[in-house]
Amino acid sequence: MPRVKQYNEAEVIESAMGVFWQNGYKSTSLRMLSKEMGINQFSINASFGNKQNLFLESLKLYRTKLQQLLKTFEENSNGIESIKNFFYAFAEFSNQNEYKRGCLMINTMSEFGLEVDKEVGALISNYAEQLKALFKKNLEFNTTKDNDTIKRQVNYLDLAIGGLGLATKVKDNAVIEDYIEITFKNL
Amino acid sequence: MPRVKQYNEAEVIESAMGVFWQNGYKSTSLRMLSKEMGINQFSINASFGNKQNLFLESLKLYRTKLQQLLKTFEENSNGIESIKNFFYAFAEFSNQNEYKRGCLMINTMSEFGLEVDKEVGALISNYAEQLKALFKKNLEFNTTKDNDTIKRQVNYLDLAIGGLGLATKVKDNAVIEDYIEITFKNL
DNA sequence: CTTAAAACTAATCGATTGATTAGAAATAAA
DNA sequence: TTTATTTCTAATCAATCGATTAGTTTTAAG
Repeated sequence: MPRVKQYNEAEVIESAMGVFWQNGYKSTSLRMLSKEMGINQFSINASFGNKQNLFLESLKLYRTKLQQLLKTFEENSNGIESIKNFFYAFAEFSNQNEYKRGCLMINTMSEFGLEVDKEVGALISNYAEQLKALFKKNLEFNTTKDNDTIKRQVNYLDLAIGGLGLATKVKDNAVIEDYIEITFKNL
Repeated sequence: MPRVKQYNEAEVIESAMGVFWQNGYKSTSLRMLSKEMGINQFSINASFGNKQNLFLESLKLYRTKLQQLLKTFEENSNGIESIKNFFYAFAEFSNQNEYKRGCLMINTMSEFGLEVDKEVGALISNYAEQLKALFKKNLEFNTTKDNDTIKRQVNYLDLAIGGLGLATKVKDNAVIEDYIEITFKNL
């Protein structure tokens, strides 16, 4: 009986993600979203509830995209060099289409700090843990390292990827390459 | 003839800096500032013009505080270990009073990216250049390094201090220590 | 066709934003 | 004490925010 939707939710959420990625949460208004998504505010509400939930859905979509990088990382886990390859892939992803938008997850961490929304924080933490597990797995290829060294190097890489995410927003590619190369000289 | 000001501009700008440091630029309203500074919006306008200029003045004050760390760094420039000491001092400064506020300059870089206000961006860039010069000076204590290596390591440290600033907002001290220690393992 | 249900458009809600105004209060020179 | 000047309080401005509403259009089942 009902009228059918004239838009595809998977498509409009893609647009929403792009706007949040570019501008952050607070600087993105529903009117900006409405314009970029091509649907009005009522339809945003009908499909996604409110701005906070639309942001959460955008983050979920962003994560599925990053998940492809993690899949490649996981399938090609042969030690330090594999981690470095992931760093380069991550930097390239954060710079796609010549935009300087950084990483949506790291941008969000920076925007909200420890006062992040519970669900958003859980999504980011979950991703971070997954990533750290892969760091650990690849570091352990060197069997001469004790557990404490592994743990510390995982922490090092965890912060390094955060710094890289920030850097992709404001630094040029040559500097970022220097950063990645030297980061892995220390391991 | 005139009535005298009932507040000290140097004192209220200190409060303003704290609010911006805690919340960022966009999330800080003039009403929050008015409350914390203990003066009303009219007086803010009378003393500092507008919100943007108040932020710029807050950043200037923040920089004078950081300048003390740089002074110690400059006076104690004996090589890699001096850079490491600065990293620890910077982390401690960003964590002062148990707050997790990060670094106001790095927070601002993250909030605005490349679309930062001209004067704000100039202030931050100027500080970054000063810092990089000190990195360079200390790296050059090792006379076996060629110029290209120095340049790359300066870039590395430039991004590393950015990552550290972000980390002080969201990570605990133990992880930050691991990060700093490994950062200087191979320079 | 008729009709019920959902999606649409466009307007608007109260709240908050940065900024400003009008008028009262305070101060020091004359 | 008078007066010119500045600061102060409190209210309010237009703009924008996220969210919602009323009313119209579209659709497919009956």
